[in-house]
Amino acid sequence: MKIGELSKKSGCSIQTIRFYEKQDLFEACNRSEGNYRIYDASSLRALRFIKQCRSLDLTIIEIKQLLDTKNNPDKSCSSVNNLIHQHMVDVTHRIAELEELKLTLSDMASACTDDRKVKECGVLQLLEE
Amino acid sequence: MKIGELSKKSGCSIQTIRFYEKQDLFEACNRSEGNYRIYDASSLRALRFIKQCRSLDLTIIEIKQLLDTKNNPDKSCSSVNNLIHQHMVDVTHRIAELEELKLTLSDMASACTDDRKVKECGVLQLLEE
DNA sequence: GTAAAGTCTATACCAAGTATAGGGTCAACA
DNA sequence: TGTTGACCCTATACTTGGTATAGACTTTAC
Repeated sequence: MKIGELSKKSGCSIQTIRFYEKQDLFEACNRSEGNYRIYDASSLRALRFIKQCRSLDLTIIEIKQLLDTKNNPDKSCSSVNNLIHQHMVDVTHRIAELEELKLTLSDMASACTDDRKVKECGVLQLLEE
Repeated sequence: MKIGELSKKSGCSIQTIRFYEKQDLFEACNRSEGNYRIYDASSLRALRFIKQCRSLDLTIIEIKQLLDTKNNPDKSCSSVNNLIHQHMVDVTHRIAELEELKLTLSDMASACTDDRKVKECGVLQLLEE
């Protein structure tokens, strides 16, 4: 199949697929006579794996490490488990930060609920502090 | 004061101050004979305002809009209130996304708690799906 | 006088794509 | 046969909010 079909089947845009290839995340495939990229079912599987990882917010570098690990089936998988664990810690931390931000924004919002003039705006006054 | 002192007092790096100036977020200031930037107390206030806004994750464009609004003290402040409100909605939404991601990561982590071989790794198996 | 610290501009880099320009390929249709 | 339209190609620039560097100039301290 050509890149347009792979794009539709995978849900990745055409540019993204080419981008992954350039980043050495996605193996360069065969080309047709007219220099079109030609993919098969294994390309689709590989791309779905990448997409799954990206949906977990793994970086491209981390995905490369995962792919590298996958190529050593007899090694220990602890690096994989550590990666996921560390991501959970990071996400938890980020959620806490955002919860705090939400509180601040909420306080801010309640400083000026009605429609005033700019010079009397409670929000702007808080921002000046 | 020169940029180094402003940097220390504001907590913004020297590069960041120059970056804000280039983005027209922070007014270009007077220069000394040797072409050094010379700031005063009002520069510090302005910079702190920007920093406060950035700590709320407002974008540079949004901060520009706020600054523009501040220059019209007799206009309505509703755009300010809307901005803060919309940010709260966005942050709430982002938190929900991250909570879901955390759940997924948690499920994933529990698929392989012990130290196995790569080919038996529960995490990698889940990622293949 | 000189060395160190501070400042200047311009430029490149980061992540993970997205968008565009300018061109080539391929199939169908008149 | 010519041409239209859909699809594909590469290369490059752009996004965000800074950070980092090179190479040069200014100021300060001794």
